[in-house]
This record gives sequence, structure tokens and C-alpha cells, in this order.
Amino acid sequence: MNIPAPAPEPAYLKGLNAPQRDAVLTTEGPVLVLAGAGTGKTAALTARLGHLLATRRAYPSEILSVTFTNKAAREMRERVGRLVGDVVEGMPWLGTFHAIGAKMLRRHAELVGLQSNFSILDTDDQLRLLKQLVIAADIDEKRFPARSLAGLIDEWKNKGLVPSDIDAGESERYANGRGGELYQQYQTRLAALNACDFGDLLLHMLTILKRDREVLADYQRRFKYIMVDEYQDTNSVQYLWLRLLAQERKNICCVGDDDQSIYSWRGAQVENILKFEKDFPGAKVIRLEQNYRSTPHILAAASGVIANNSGRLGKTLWTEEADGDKVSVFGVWDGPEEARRVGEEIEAAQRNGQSLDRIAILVRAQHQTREFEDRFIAIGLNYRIIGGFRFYERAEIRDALAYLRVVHQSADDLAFERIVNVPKRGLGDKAVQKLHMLARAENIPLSVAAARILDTDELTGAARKSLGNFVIDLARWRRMANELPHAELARQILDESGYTGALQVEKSVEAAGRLENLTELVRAMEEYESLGAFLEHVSLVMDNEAQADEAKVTIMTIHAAKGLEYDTVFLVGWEEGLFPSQRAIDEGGNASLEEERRLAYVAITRARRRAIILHAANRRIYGQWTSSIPSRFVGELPAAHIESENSMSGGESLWRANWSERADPFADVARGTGRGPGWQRAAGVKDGGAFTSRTFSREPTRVVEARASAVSLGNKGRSDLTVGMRVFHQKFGYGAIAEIEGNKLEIDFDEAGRKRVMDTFVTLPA
DNA sequence: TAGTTTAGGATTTTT
DNA sequence: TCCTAAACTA
Repeated sequence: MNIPAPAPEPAYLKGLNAPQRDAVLTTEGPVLVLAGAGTGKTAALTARLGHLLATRRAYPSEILSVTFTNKAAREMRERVGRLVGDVVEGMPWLGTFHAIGAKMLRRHAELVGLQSNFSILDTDDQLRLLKQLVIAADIDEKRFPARSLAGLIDEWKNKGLVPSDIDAGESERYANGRGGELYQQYQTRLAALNACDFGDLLLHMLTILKRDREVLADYQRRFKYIMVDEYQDTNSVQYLWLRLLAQERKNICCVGDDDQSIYSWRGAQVENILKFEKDFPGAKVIRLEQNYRSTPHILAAASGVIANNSGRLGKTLWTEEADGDKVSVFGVWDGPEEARRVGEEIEAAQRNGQSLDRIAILVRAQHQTREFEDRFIAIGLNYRIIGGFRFYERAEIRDALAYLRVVHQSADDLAFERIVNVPKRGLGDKAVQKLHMLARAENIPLSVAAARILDTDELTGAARKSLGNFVIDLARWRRMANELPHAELARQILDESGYTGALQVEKSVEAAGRLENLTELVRAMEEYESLGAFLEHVSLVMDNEAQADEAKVTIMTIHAAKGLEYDTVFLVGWEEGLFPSQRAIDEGGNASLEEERRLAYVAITRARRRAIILHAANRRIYGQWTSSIPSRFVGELPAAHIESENSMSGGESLWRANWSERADPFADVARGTGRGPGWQRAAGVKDGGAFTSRTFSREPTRVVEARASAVSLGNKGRSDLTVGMRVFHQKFGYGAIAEIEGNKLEIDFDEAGRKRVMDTFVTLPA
């Protein structure tokens, strides 16, 4: 008898549980997947993508899948690739919000007054630009730091507000109501620089989608399916942007976990996930609750802590894993002892055959890493710190990139300013100020102003000669940009500019490292098809995966650890004032504390087998020794799932004396509320992998060439000047106009003799 | 213009 | 305490 063979199951469904399958197979209509920590979210998401492709519901180019981090995008691309093969290479709309925003914006740049080769400024450029504007607006930068304006503008952009949306109340938040005005000026300046910042990548696109029905309709038609990862982290622009795009077909699938929302300070709106069903009526909500990562004790500890938060969507995580070890809580005397203790534990784990790669130390704030670094150096333990300085943030890399930016996009004044005197060319503040003056008066980029000022006597001697050479170099490099492979171009620029030369002369250890970094940069360039594509990559994909050579313990912030997992996790510095941070306690009220608690939840759920929580009784903060009490989160851990130990040299009594004598609301850290459902057990989902993204964006239109002579450009001069008139010049004093040629003047100065100057530099005598 | 001193300030940071 | 950015001096 023939028993009908069951239909062969597609490979991408293998190993998925019922709700995961549901998430994969529900392709039509809005879907919200509430995925708790370690519940196989990425597996479901990638399988869903694979399913859409394998069943030919959509071509790769018809699926929009957005993530927040490059790492997540890379991982998804890689995993989908494994499921469906090379088709994934053709998935042009898989990426971070910003990368996708940039890609779209390059196609429609002219709709918001940009050219398609616009530069993307990083926060450093942004700050320098704002500083200039603040000073120009005669605002006391001491009282109203440009940094806070930057934060404010960022916030507005995250909310989807353009300058005209800023009302008086909002504007009040900077320099007595001048916030809106400065925001407007900033945007105007960006347009002149043919540049935009990170926020603009999304905000400009939102403006276009709202204003241009054709463009919107085109994308709505194009994207048959939309998938969003980490939905709890979306901010308002991202939300509005998604809603517009999904409005037509409504095939949107958002995956997230309200308990892991830890970026509200960056504008993320947990509300977005909470109101999904309202935004998309008839939405199907799927909960992934089986945890494949951690032991029951770890899950119980995490659940016990997060249960103290209100307004959650609520999930009940469970596992099939065996009990394992209870969560350890160690009280130690001070910071150094904490580091010592962690070091010992790690060495013990190592002796048990555990790889350092599977161990992590999670800190609340970056500065906590130092203590461990010091200790690990002392005992010779391999470690790696995530965060800190990234490759593309190093000064030499940014300098090199600035050279390339100026060559690629001549209006990029910020890049020009950065490198005009690097290496030292004797072009200091004064010379740059003159260029600025001319550039502003004539409404031209600095690099053009540089060329024009040479036709005059504004600059003399060494500065003039030096700038002359620089202008000639720039012009040559721009010419070469069209002829040479871009990596070769970069090599030549670095060489001919004297940049590498200056480093070679230096002969210090750092200089040698910098040269190495530059070599590495040039090598990296070779992987991109054009200079434009490379620059796009570095501005958006500023993470460089640490290459995995030897096994190392990882030290990083909890924020950086989101989405990762380790066998053994040390959670250090669980003290009031550190975690939760003092800021969260003082400001922001309950909402801030709840975010800290979610952070604690994220931290605990990174652990697969062992979680060790530490708190010190004394800690040095900004050089001051301060005694501290255990974090309230320690008290929220369910007693049944933890094991406390006090390893302080002075013994328990001393420790207690230390903090119980201070009338402290948390001195009675209640350890035993006996919270926590009965948990059970599972397998592992692993993060990781590397993929070097290669980007789109063909070489843009020819760069605007800086001319050595301004006359040919036919600038019209000032109409208020005539030959014979007496004028005043800052440097040369009084004189009479002998000749006028466009915007350039020949003047016989009383003291200085005959000079050529730009008309913008002279004034009529009073 | 470039090197040196001093005052202030100091979470988390996907892009 | 320690790092960065601005004022200061050679």
C-alpha cells in the first residue's frame, strides 16, 4: 500500500517551533512578533525571508528588511544566503534604516536640494559646524554649548520635525528661544555643503515621501513585503517612514521585545510596539516564548527583575533546559577586588576547559572597563574591549577620509577645514578665517575660495605659497579621481599631501600604528567599486569587526551586548548610582528607572549557563572614594534562584557596618521575595559571522573643479565701487582703487603700495 | 602659528 | 582621576 509520503518540508522550517512557523508562514497582512530574549527571533525572521523568496511571493528586490545595526543586517544577509543561496546578493533593500535611507535619498536628492553625491557628516563634523553657527550667531557657547544644540536637533530629527515644525516652546530649549532659528541655519548650511547628517537620511526621505505622491506610490508598489527587526527601538521618523511605505499593501512584519527597549534616550519609542495593533487593524500577534538560550535559574532571575516594571506587553518565557547553576551574587570590598575576583573566576573557568570567547563582562558605563583592563594586563589574561575607539574614528583615518571627501565632493567645507593644515602647512586660523570670509561673501565652497584668494595679495609669503601648492594638488587629485583606481588615488593623495611623510618623520610608536591603519584603510578601499561607494560605506557602516584570532574575554557595555550571548557572563558594578546610574535616579523619574531595569534584564539574559553578579562596597568615582550600596536590582532577584556570597576581606560584619550605618532606603536589600515561575529547559541560537557589504552608488557626476583663476568665472563685482574711490582694507590700510576686474581690485595703498585684493575685503571709509 | 598650561567635565551611543 | 578643549606664551 502506498502511504502518501509527507510533503517534504522546506529546509528553512527545520527546527522551528509552532509559533516560529506561524511567524514564518503568515506572510500576508500585518504581523507583530513579540520575541523574548533568546527565543530564536533571528531564526524566525530569516526563515520568513527565505520563505518569501523560495515560494516566489516576491523577488529579492521587492522585500524591504530593515535592522538597526550593521551587524544585524550582515547576519541576516548571511543567514538568508545560507537558506536560499546567492539570490540574497540581489537583496538591495536589506540593511539598516540609515543605509536604506541613504540609498533612497541618493536617487531623489534633488527633491530636497542636494546632489546625489552628497556627503554624510558624522557627529564630529556636525558639532564643528554647529559650533561655527553658534559663534556666528553671537551666542555664548559657554552657557549654551553647541553640544546641547546638536542633541536637540538630533531629537527633533528623530521626531520627524523639520525647522518649520519647531514652535516657540521647543525653540525655547536652546539659547533663550533661538533653537529653531539655529536649526534652520544649520539645515541651510548643510544644503550649501551638499551634505546631510545621519538624521537627515531618514528625515529628508520622509519629507519626500510625504510631499511626492509619485515617489511614495513607486516605493509602495515596489515593496511587497516589509520586515522590521528590533521594532521596540524605532523612533518617530522611522515609524512614520514605515507606516507610509506599508500603507498600501500592509504586508508588514515587525519583530521586537518591549522588555529590551534600552534606547529611549536616543529617541526610540516603545509606544510604537505597544500600539502596533492600533496602527494596523487586524494585525496578527505572535509570541515567541520558548527560550533556547539560558538555564531556568537565569531566566527566573531575569523575569523576577523585569516583573517590577509596569506597562509591559507581558510574555512568559520558558525553557526545557535543566536547572544548572543558580545565579551568583558576590559582594566585594572595592573595584580592584571586583576585577581580581572576576579574573580568578575566569581563570578557574579556563581550567575547566571553557573558552575565553564564551565569556563576557558587561558594564554599565564605558569607564568601568579600565579596572578590568588593568587587572587582566597584570595577570596576562587575553581580553578585548568592544566600543571605545572604532577604526573609522581614529584621527588619521578621519584625516585620510577628509582628503578623499574634498576630492570627491568639492563643497565639503568641513572636510576641507579638517585637512587644510594637516599636515602643518603654515595655514592656521588666520588664513582659514580669510578663506571663510571670502567663501561666505561669494557664496562658494572653501576649496574654490582657496583658489581665488591666490589671485590677490590677501595672503603673503609662506602662507600664500603653501596654499598655492595645496590648491594645485587638489586640482590634480580631482583630475586623477577620474583616471586612477580609487585605492591608488588614496595612496597617492596620502603620499603627495605629505601626510604619510609627516608620520614617518615622527618615529613614535603611535605614528607607526597610524601608518599601519592607513595601509589598512587603503586595502579596505579595494573592495569597493568606487570612491563614492567606499565613502558611503565608511559613513554608514562604521563598525569594524574585531578579527577573531586568539580566544579573548570580551568586555563591553550592556548596550553593546544586546543581541549577543555568552556561556558565562559577569555583570559587574551592580550598585546604586552606577547601575541604576545616578542620572537615571536623579532625573527622568520612573521611566528612566524602568529603562535601567530593562537594561538589567538584557544583561542577565545574555547568559547561557552562568551569570555572576558583582557589587562593591567602595568605589572610586572621579578620583573620590565613595562607599556604595548594592543595586536595587540585586534585591529584586528572586531568592530561590540566586546564591549570595561575600568575599570581602573585612568579613561580612565590616561590610554591613559600612552601609547599614547610613540611613539608606536600600540598606535592607530584600533578597527573598521568592518570585519566579517554574522554569524548564533547550538548545542554542548563535549570533555571529561576518560579511563585508559592498554598496551600490555608482560614481557620481564630475566634481566641481576649482579654478586657479576666478576671472573666467565671470563674477560680478560690487556695484558700489568705482575706480579712484578711496577704500579701507583690514591689513593694508587706506588706498585708492586703481583698477576693477570683476570682483578683484587693484588698489594703490598709502602704506603698502599696489596690491590685488578681493572686493569683499574692503570697506568704504566712514 | 605652534606648543604648553590650565580649567572644567565626566552614562548608555545601533547610524 | 584623567581626558579634552580653550586660553596663553614663545
